[in-house]
Amino acid sequence: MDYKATLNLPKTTFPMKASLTEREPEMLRSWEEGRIYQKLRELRAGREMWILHDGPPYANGHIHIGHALNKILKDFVVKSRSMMGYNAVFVPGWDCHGLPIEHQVDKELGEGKKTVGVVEKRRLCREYAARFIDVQREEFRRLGVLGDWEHPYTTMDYRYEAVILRELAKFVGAGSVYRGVKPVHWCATCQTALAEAEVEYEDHRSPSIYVKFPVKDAKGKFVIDPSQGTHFVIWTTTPWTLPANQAIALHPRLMYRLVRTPAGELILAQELIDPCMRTFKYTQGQYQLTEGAWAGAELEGVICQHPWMEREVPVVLAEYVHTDQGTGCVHTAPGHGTEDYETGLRYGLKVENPVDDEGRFLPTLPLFGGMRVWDANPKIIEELRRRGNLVAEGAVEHTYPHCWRCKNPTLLRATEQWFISMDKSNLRQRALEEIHKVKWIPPWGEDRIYNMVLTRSDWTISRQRAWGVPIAVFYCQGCRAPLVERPLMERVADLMEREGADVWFLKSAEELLPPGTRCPRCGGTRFSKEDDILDVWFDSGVSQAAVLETRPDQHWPAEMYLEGSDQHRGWFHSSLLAAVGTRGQAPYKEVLTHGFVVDGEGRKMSKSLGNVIAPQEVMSSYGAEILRLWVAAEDYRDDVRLSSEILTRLVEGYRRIRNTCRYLLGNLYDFDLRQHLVPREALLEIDRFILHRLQQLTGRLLRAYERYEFHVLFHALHNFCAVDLSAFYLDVLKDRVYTSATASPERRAAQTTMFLLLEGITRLMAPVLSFTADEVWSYLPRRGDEGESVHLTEFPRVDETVLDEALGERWERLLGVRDEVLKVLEEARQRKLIGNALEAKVEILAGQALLPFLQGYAKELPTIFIVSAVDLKPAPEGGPELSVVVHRAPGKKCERCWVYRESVGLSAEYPTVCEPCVTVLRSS
RNA sequence: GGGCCUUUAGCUCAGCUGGUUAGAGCGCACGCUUGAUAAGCGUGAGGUCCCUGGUUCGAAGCCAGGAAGGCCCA
Repeated sequence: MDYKATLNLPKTTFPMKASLTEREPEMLRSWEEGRIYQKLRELRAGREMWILHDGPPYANGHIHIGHALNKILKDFVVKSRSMMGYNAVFVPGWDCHGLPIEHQVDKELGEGKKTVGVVEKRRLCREYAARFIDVQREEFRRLGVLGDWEHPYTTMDYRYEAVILRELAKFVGAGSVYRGVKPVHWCATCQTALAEAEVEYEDHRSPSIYVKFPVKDAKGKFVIDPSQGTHFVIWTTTPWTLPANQAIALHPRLMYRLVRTPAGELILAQELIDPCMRTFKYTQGQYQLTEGAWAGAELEGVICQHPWMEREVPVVLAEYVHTDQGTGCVHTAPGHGTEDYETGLRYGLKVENPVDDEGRFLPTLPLFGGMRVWDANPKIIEELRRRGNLVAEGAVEHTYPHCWRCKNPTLLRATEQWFISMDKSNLRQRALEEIHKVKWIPPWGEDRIYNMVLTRSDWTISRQRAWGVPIAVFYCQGCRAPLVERPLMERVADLMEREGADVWFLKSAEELLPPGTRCPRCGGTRFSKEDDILDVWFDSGVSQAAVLETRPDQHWPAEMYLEGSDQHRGWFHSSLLAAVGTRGQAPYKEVLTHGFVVDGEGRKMSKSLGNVIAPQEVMSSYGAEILRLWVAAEDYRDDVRLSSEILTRLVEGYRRIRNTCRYLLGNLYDFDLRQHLVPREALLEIDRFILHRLQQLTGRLLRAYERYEFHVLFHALHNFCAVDLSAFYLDVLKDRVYTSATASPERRAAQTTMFLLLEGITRLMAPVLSFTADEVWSYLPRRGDEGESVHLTEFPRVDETVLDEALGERWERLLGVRDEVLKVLEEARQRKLIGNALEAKVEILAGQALLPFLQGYAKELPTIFIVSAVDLKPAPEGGPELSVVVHRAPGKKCERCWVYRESVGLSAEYPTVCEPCVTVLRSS
C-alpha cells in the first residue's frame, strides 16, 4: 500500500519561482487600482503625522542606481513609520529649473537658440522637465515606492515659483541680500558667464613670468638695499591679471629668505631658492643668501610697489600658498581668482576688474586700455622688462579652463552678483546653533556640515541664465540704483503665482511695478529689470516653505530629510540656510545620509571605467525586489557596493526567505483560522520556544526600523528563516504535521505556530520585501477582517507574555546537545553506518548536570534530533559531560512515517506500519 | 592640498566600555535525502581583522604615520 496519500504533505499554489519581473508590474497595477496609497491615508488620517520630506531629484534623464538607492531607502522609512502607526505621508518632488535642462534645450535648438526668445526657451525647458518628470515617476514607481505620485511637488509649479520669490523677499526684508562682485568663469567669445559645469580643463600654453615687486616699506623687518632695491618675486602664467593685482600672499608658516642677486635683493620661500636661481640662470657665485629669515607670518603688512602702476601692494597671508612651483610669493588679484577673492575679503582688498565682456581692458586702463587680454600679455611683459621688474620669462604647458561650447580659453573675471550674507543677520551663527539641535545619522554628518557652514563664504544666489526664477529687482534708469524691496518682490510673486515666473519676462518694469513708483535715490520714474535668475539651490532650499508649510498633508519642520552624503554641501545645506534665515530654525529634526554606489572593488561607477550597473538592468533581469533587498542588505552609512556577485548572493538569499514562506503556506492549506487556531496552552514546548524566538526577532526588527538600521534587519530575518525555521523548527516539525491525524490537536498546534510565524514575518518584512510580503499576504489564511494589502496593516508588537527566557535557555541548551549529536551522526554517515538519520539510534552519555535535564525531554529527544530512538545514560566516572554514540536503529522502518520502530509488523491490518501510524490510520 | 568618512573570510554583515581559540548567513567542498525537490538537511575547509610603528600584562577596537577607496571643497 502507498501510504503517501495518508500523509498531510504540504500543498500550495504559491509559486516557488518568484518570476519577479512579470509579477511585479501586475502587483503595481493592483496597488494602483486598489488605490492602496489613498486607502492608507484614510486609514491613518487621525494619527500623528510623520513626514519624510523628499529631496527633489533633477528632472533630467533616466534614474540611475543612486536614485534607486535613495528612493528605496526613503520607502523603507516611510513604510516602516506607517506600519508603526504614524500618518507617514510621502510627497515626491522634482527640481526643474537650472542649467542642465537649459543646455539640453539649447542643444536641441541648435542654431535656433540664437533667435529664440527667452520666453519661448523657457517654455521648451518647462516641457523638457515635464517630460522627464513623467519618465522618472514611472521608474520610481516601478521600484515599488509608495507615495502621492499623482500630486508631486515641482519647483516649476506656479505656486512654488511664487514661494521661491517670497522667500527671497524675506531675506531682502531681513537685510541680508546685497549686490557685490565676485570672480566667475567668463567666456569672452560667447560673452557669457560660465558655471563650473560648463568649464572644461584642457592643455594650454601660457607665458610663465617672474616679476619683482619692489619693497616700499619693510615695516622694520629688514633694510631695503639702497642700490637696486629689495623685492618680493612672484610667478604668474596670466600676465593680464597683473593690472588687477592688489597684494602678495605668503604662507604664514613657510620660511622666507633674502637673496642678493644681480637683479637686486629678492625675497623668496627658502625651499624654492635653488630652483628659482636655476630658472633665473644665476650661477653659484652670482648670488648669495643673506642672514635674514622670516616666517611668512612675520612679513605680513610689508608694503610693496606695483611693478608699473602707482599702487601700494601689501603682503598678506594665505594657507593655500604652496611650494610645488613658483616662488612662494603669490600674485593676488581678487578680481581674477577665487582664492585671491577669498583672501581679498579677509584683508579688505579691492576687487578690481579692468576687463570688459569682450575680454578687452577698459579704455581707462593706462598703457593697455582697449587691448584684448591675450594680446596684452606680451605688451605687459615688455613693460615689465622695460622697467627692470621682469626677472625671468618662459612658457608652460598646463591645464587651463576652456569654454565647453566654443572651446576657447576662459577668463576669471569679477562680475556683479547677488549674495545672501552669512553674517549681516547672523545667519552663520544661527545656522551653526541649529545644526546642534538636529539629529544627524550617522553622527559625523554634524561635523561635516558644521565645518562647511563655519567656513563658507556668502551665498552667491544669482545666475546669468534664462531657466529659473527671476531675482525680481529693478534698476533706476536714471541713476542705476537697484530697487530691492520686499513689498515689490511680493507683488511680483503674486503675479507669478497666477501666471508663472514668465511674467517677469513678458511684462515691462512699468507693468510690474505699482503705478507711481519713484527711485528713492534720484526720484526717477523709469526702471529696467534685473536679468539674473536665482541659483537652483535656492529653489530646492525653500521646498520646506513651498511644500511642508503649504500642503495640508504636510507639516513644518519635517521629521526627516534623507539624501546622499554629497547633500551636506547641497540640499541639507541650502535648506538649512533658507529655513534659518527666514524662520530661525532648521527644517528637519533628523537628517539621514547614505553613501554612494560603488562597484565590487569599491570604485566609483563611471562610464569610462565601464562598471556602471543601471537599476533598469537589475530590474529586468532580477526584479525590483532584488534591488530593494540589496538596499536592505548593505550598510548605507558607508559606500554601497554593487556587483553581479552581490546580486547573485542576494537572489539566493531572497529564495531562502521566499521558500520558507512557501513551505509555511504549504502546511496551512487546510487551516481555518476560525476553527483551528489553538490556544497557547495547547501548544507544545517547542512551539512556544519558536514563538519566543519570533518575539525576540520582532523586537530586534522593530528596533532596527526604529533606528533605520535596515541591514541588521535583512540579516536577522534571513538568519531566522534559514537557521531557526528551516534548519531547526520546520525540519523537526515535519514528522508531526505530515504523519499526525489531519485534525489532531498536535497538528493544529503546529499549524497555529506556523501561521503566527508567517503572519509575523510577513508584516515585518513588508517595508523591504514589499512585493513578496503582499504576495504572501494574499495567500495567508484569513479571518476576514484583514486589509487587502499588508501595506495597510501595522507591525506586530512584541508579545511579552510569549517571551519566556527560562524556556529559551532550556532550548538553547537542547540545541547545543543537538549540535553534538548531528556531528556524530555525520561521522556515522561518512562511515556508511547510516544514511538518513532515521536509521540511527543515538546513545547519549550525559554527566550529572546534564542527565536529569535531558531526562526531562526523553520523549521529545528523538524528534528534536530527527532520529528513530535515543538512549539516555549516565556518563562514566571521569568521562566527558557529553558523549554520543550512534547505533543502527532497532526495529523496522515504518513505511508511513519512516521511523524505525519495533512496533512495525505488530498490526495484522497494517503490517508494514508502526504503532502510532496504525492509530492514525484507524481513526481516519 | 583641506574637511568628513571607510577598510574584519570569496560576498554581505556582527564583534558592547581593550580581555579565552575573531563570529553569523550565504557561497564553496564533501555527504545525506527524494514526503519543501530548479527544494530540504548535515559536516567541513576558508581570516596578515589594509600596512608600519607605539601605548598596554593584553589591541580587530586606543594613539601616530602610511596605503587604498569614497563624498565635498580648492
